[in-house]
Amino acid sequence: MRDAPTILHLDMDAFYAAVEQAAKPSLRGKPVIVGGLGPRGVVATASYEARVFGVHSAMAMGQARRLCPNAAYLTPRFSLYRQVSEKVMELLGELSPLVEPLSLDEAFVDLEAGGAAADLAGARRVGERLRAAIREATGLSGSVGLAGSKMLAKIGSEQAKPDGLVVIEPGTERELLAPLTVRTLPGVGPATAEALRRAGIHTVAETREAGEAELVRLLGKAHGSSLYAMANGWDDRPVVAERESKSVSVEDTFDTDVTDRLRVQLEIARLADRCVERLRAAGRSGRTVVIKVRRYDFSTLTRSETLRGPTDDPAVVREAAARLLEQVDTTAGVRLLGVGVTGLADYTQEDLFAQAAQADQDARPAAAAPAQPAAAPGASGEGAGPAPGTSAVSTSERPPEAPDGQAGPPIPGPGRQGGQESGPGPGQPSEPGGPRRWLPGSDVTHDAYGAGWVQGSGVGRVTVRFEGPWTPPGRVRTFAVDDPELRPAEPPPILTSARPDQEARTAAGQSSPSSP
DNA sequence: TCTGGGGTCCTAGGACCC
DNA sequence: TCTGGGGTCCTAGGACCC
Repeated sequence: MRDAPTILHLDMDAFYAAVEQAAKPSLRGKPVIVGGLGPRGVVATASYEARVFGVHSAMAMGQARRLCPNAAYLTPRFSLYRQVSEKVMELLGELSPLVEPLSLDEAFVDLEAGGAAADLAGARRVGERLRAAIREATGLSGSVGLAGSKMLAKIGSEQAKPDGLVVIEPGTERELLAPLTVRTLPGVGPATAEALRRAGIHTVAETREAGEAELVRLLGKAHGSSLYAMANGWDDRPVVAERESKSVSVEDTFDTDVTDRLRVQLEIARLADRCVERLRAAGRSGRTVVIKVRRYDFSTLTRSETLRGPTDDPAVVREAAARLLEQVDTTAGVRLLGVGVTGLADYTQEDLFAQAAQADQDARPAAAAPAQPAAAPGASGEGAGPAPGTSAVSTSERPPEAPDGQAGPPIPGPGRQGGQESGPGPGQPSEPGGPRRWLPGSDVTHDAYGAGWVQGSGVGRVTVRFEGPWTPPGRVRTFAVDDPELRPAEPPPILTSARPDQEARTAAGQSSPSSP
């Protein structure tokens, strides 16, 4: 807990929806809902205009449609959000070398490490200048909290929303926290709040009065004592830049439950491949393979297997995942499958030997039955090295078509880079050469009409609105879905640095695309 | 039209080692 | 022979966050 408000928390307002509004002039000032558009989709972000109708993040899309039938429903385009996010993070980097991103739209900044002014007025100036710079560069608004700790800075930005700034003066934390609901405190979700409610604890003040011993009794050691500290405003967590990720995973929810065992096996193999692509793209390898199965009734289970050494071999991960799947009954139907890898290591050539040793070990008849390999020789220490005296030549575990899984370069993601990012859901495999799918929100270009975006499609037709970030709201036209003049396109850049007519913007006194 | 996808951290029991 | 405690690894599940 610092005695000056030198921790800054930035939270971009309704980020995905705001980016879409910046890119699509006709949507500015209107309800916009970004999320999964399939039968089991949920809301990722709702614009403030949509929140008026009661729509919020994590809500089932079907419910959102009932509440707000006239909103624009768009599929997320993460590559675009990432571009904008990188620009915002760059601006944060100008304040301090110590920036901790929490997601694409949120970050902590340690202003002390940046040597910035340490008094209230100085902090406020820094925050307001940042907000102006973000608006100038991206056209978007962000809310800022400034305080002497991460927790209070974050509470500050929440109170500042939308498009505001709150400085919490050190020394005022306890009185500020006292009347707030326990749900305000980090780490208190629905389950914890319910446990506390049953004990008659609703506010932060009541949490504090309950005492540490009682909270530990209710919630366990780590959770109880950290909650007690937070309720008192004690929070010394440092701002940490560059945290290495500890796991990589991919999962898919199917449009309808999958019961066919062969299909389940196929999907697990595809997920394993996708997981390894991501692992390799990150230059990592991993030692524990995890599968996740969510059944028809939403019950969820995981099975995991730890290899003798880290791998980034798709065949090894695929086979481990297939073995794990054998332990799971899926006959009643599966709504979600996932594959992940944990125990990450930075990939090195040496890992080749560990993998070969693993394959060698697994191929032995004696080791064939138990899925559980014996502890590695170095288990108490480094763990990942090759087994002493073990030959590093066998590749017998791998299928013949993949005699050396290391040989290939990382496999590029299939069609997930461009405008059609969400791709067809797993429930509807895209048939190559089949009818093109036009996802609402995705960018297109037409030979005659130029750049636009898909407003909707169905019954053999697709409706496109022709406009871009710097045009006035555009007109709508409808085409046949197989119109040869219509093609998918990259998202147009929305950053002002990429704007073609910078002078025109200044002359017209426009400060941003969202306030033309 | 009930409930996404990508993560982190914690707990608890059993195995195994010293 | 009986009884032991600590530490680490592995597995499974659950809460939470954005």
